[in-house]
This record gives sequence, structure tokens and C-alpha cells, in this order.
Amino acid sequence: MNISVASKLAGLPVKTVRYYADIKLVEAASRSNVGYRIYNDVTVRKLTFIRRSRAFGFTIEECRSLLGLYQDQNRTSAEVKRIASKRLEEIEVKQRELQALRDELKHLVTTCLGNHRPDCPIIDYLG
Amino acid sequence: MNISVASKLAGLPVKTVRYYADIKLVEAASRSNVGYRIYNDVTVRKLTFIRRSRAFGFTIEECRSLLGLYQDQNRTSAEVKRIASKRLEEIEVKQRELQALRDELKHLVTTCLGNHRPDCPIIDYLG
DNA sequence: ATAATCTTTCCAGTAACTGGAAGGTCAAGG
DNA sequence: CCTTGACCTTCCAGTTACTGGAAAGATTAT
Repeated sequence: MNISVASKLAGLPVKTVRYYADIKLVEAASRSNVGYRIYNDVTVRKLTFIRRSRAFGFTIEECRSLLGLYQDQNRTSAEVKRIASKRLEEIEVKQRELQALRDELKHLVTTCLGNHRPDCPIIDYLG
Repeated sequence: MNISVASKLAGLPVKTVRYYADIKLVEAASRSNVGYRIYNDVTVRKLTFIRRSRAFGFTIEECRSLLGLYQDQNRTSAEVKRIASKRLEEIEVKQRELQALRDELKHLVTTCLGNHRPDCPIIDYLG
């Protein structure tokens, strides 16, 4: 199957699939005699795996590691858990940051009258 | 005052202050006769304003608009509130996304035994 | 045959910096 | 007066993960 079919099956843009091939994350199974990338169900599964991993916010390099583990029969779940826990911690840190930010901004926005006059607690806070 | 003093007062790296000058966000008050950027308290206040705005996650272009309003005696608080509300909404969207992500990942990480065996619910989920 | 829709590679741009190189300037110490 | 070290300048490149577009070849449908 050529790249457009594979990209639809994996749920990724063609450009992205080509990009993943360029960075040697998921390479095409082979090339046709005129140079078209040819994918099969194995490579499509890898692409899908990457799409789902990316949706969790894993970086490309983390995806590379996870894909390696995915294909490694000798992997340990401890190694997978380590990577996922790291990501979980990052998410939780980001959540705390966002919560503090939201509370502060929400307060300012609520306090701002939003009228035609220049007086503004948001500007006062920033300046 | 030269760039290193100004950057310390504003709480920004020298590189960043120079970058802000390059993109015409906050330009130096003047240049010395040999070409050194010279800042004064007005420009330092602008830099500080930008630092605080960036800390709220406003983009550079939003910061540019906010700075314009900051300096505009004829601004309306409605315009400021509009920009801040937009950012607030973005933050809340991101929070909801992160919450869903965290719950799912947390569940997987909790379920994963994290031992020496290859069986892993995280990999199963992604693959 | 021809038009539309593929495919390829390569180059450039995004956001907001950050690092580093090459070279000029300045203040202090010997 | 000279040197040393800490400044300053500009310019170029790299970061992340793509995305858009151009030029050119291949395939498919009519």
C-alpha cells in the first residue's frame, strides 16, 4: 500500500508519515521500482502506535524508545512504566502551573470591568 | 544603563532582551557612540511588563498588543479584557485536555506492574 | 491524449528563544 | 602603556515537530 492509504489507516497526515520516515522513526517497508514508499500492516501498526503515543504527549524521542520496547520481546514493563511515569509527572507539574495561572488570570479578568475606560486591573498587574 | 544591567532589572536573559530588540518588541532607548544599547527606566518597565505577560503565557504578538495598550492612554479596559479572556479560555481548554490525559495515563501507570516481565498494559494500550 | 491525482525530494517557515563564533570596547591592575 | 577579563556587537545555527509549497516524475480515469 502506498503512503496515502497507510496514512489514512494510521490516522496521520501524509506529510507526517514522510517526516517519520525521514527521521528514521518508522520507515516504509520497502520502495516500489519508481521509488514510491510501500507500507504494510506492520508499518501501519507502528505508525498507529506512534500516533497514540504522541497523543499522550510523549516526545518523538520517547516515542522512539517506546516503539523500541513495543517491538522488544525481552522488554520489562518496569522500563515502560518508567517512561510513562516520567510523562505523568510532567503532566501533573504542568497542571499545577496552569491551575495557579488560571486562578490569577481569572481573578484579574473578573475584576476588570471591560468597559470603554482605560482603568484596568490587568494592565496594572502587568505594568 | 547597558544591556546587562537592564536585563537584570527586568529579570530577563541578555539574549532575550537583545531578541526583543531585534523583533522590535522593546527597543533600546538609544545607542552609545560605539553602538552599545542603552536602556533607561522606561524601557526597563516595558521589558518587565513583557516578562510578566509572557509568564501568563501570552504569545509575543499578544504581548505586543498588550504593550501597545499599556502605553495607550486612550485604551479601553474592554480591549485588554478581551485578550486576557481569550488566554483564559485557552488555559481552561488545555486544563481539560491535560486532565483527561492524566486520568488515562494514571490509570495505565497504576495498572502496570513495573516488573521484569514484558507484559504491560501501557504497551497494550498503545499498540 | 490529457487531465487529475498521486508520488518524490528539497527548501523554507513556524515560536521563542538559546548557544556560539568572531571581533570590537572598557575598566582595573601591574 | 599593556594586558587581562568582562563586557558589548552582529550573524549564523540549532531547538521541536511538523507544515506548506515548488518542481518534476508516475499513475489513473476518461
